[in-house]
Amino acid sequence: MKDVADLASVGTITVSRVLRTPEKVSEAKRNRVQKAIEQLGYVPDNTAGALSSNKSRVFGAIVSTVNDSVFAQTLDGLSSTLRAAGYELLLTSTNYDPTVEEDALRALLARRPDGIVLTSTSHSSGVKNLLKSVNIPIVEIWQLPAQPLDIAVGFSNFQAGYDMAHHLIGKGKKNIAFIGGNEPGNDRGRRRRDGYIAALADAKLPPIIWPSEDQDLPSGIELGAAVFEGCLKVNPAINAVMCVSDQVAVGVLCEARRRGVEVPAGLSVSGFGGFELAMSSGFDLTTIEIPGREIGVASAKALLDPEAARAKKVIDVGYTLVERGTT
Amino acid sequence: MKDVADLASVGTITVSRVLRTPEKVSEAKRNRVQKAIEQLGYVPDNTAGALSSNKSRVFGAIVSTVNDSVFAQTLDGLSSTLRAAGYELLLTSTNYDPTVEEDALRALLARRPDGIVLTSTSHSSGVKNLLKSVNIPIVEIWQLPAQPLDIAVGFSNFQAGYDMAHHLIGKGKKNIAFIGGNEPGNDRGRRRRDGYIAALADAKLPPIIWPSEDQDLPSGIELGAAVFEGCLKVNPAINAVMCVSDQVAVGVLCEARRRGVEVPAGLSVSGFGGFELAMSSGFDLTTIEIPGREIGVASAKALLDPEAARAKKVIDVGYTLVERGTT
DNA sequence: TCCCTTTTTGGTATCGATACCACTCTTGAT
DNA sequence: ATCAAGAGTGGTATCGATACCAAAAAGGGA
Repeated sequence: MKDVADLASVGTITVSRVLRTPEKVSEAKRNRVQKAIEQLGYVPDNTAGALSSNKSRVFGAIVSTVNDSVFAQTLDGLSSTLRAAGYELLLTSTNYDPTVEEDALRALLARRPDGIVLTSTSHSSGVKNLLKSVNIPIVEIWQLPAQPLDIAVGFSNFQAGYDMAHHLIGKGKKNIAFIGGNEPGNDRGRRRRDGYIAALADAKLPPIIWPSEDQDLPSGIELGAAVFEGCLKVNPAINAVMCVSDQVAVGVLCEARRRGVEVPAGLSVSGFGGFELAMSSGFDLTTIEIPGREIGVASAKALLDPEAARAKKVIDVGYTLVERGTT
Repeated sequence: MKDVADLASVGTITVSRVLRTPEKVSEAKRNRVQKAIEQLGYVPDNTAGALSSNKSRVFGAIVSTVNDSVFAQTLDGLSSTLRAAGYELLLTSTNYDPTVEEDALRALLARRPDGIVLTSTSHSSGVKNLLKSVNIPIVEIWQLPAQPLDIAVGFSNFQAGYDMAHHLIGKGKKNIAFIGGNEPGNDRGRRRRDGYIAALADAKLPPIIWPSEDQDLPSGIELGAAVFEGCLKVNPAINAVMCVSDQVAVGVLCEARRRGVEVPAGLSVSGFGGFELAMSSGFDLTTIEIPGREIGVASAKALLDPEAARAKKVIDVGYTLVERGTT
């Protein structure tokens, strides 16, 4: 930076201003400085700037997984919006292992981020203490917690589960099973299930949950395929399955086709997530679409302007029940 | 750090050593320092450390998209491996827009990363110059370039395309079409297509490419579904389609089922990528599986030990042609 | 013209860690 | 007992930017 300043015959501080607040520098000097920057191929050192100004221009994110299409959209929205504003994203994934969270957070805080995005789950007390001790915006995403730590952006899994169950009930189905949602460390599926249970209770229908907590079965598509042997065999009266995710639902649909089960006449199927496949013509799956990218964009905005976001505290981006041919 | 040093009655430098090179500090002092750290809830400031030591303990990644399941696995492998070694990952995605790359790189370099991961494509001269001027390991991933900038980790899309075409030819198919692969900014699909063309040329068969460059059609699953109207109608003799991705292949399969086309007797279908769906029992798709996570892990190792990686220059992780029921 | 306000500019201290060097204290060999 | 080698420890300068303050230049009204 000194070299640039010398070449442009200005003070170092003027160079700094050209980069951060160009409107405060006269046009003549600004041009001279910019030419010098280009000529020398100068790339400013943000680590020094961060130390000096106490602003790192970096945000941290701790997510369960990047390996999920709707989740990836959130990251994409987050990262694009932040980058447009001159910030970067420091990404860590926990792979649904809650014990990793505190370590990851500690490592993140060492980089002095200007804010943090977390997938909201129950956090350990160590995590909560760490978050309380720093004075930066914290955004919890996806599940809207009852007691947000700071700011929350997401939607209600419970309500979504309730709505979908209500939809199936409205179609005249009386024997509706809920498939999946008991993976450890992922309580979002569990909330959808709770919504389902509540809706069935309101309609005075008995809930059927499969598989039970202690059954060890594959997840995703394979779980859906296993429904016919595992769930429908025990309970042949079932005429609707509400799946915890689109992947599971697709598994059910594939197997239904193979077995010649008519959908939705013989069996209604619903999914959750807005997985690309579910939207395609081939499956025509009724599902709940989550605005994944919007969650990312809204979180980024909350990080960039925490005061405005804190006024709302909880930003509900909602979801859309998309009715298609499988129900 | 001063507070911790005072509480433990040691110099600040000893605190630093407890964190970075604990084996160089006597056990008594180390314990005292650690207790003080805990008591004060001290979280070291890495930005200061980075400035002073010229090591940021951060790696940068510029990828085309995070929104792809195999890609996400790579990021996951990368991030987990790096975090285990005490490093973090600064992530930027370009959304396949090459003009974004230089800006993103400049922003990344301002954070003084200890290394950079790029998806390998043709880079602009600005990008090349920037990369040349810094003296850190550069890892290009996925496509293995003819002229690696520094280190490359990936596999040959050309060879994979060649192998799959060869496999279809071996099944006795004579009219094999290649579907997709002409999205702008993504030349990986194009290389697979080139491999296909080479294999057909070797077998003295005419290549059929659909859609052509100037046709504007949806990508992914929808493209697969459109094959029957667009490609097979024009060219009814086609008895095998080699798809640029598993998504496209799944689209073809869904539509084939609906139309009652027999697979593979009437039409062979192959995919590419190892997308979760393709591996499930429902589709039974012949595909090329890419060890996505392994690419990430290998890249991380290359970043952490660039000397060893530079000895090899190019690390080919290979791929696996998985033959299933659709061919 | 002069004085006052506003804009533009530069000098210096500072952020919080680590590098480098110098020093003390062991330990073991002669 | 003496010395050398090595381990353990601390003081101070330093990394490269920005904050803060002061000073200079430019404009504007009387």
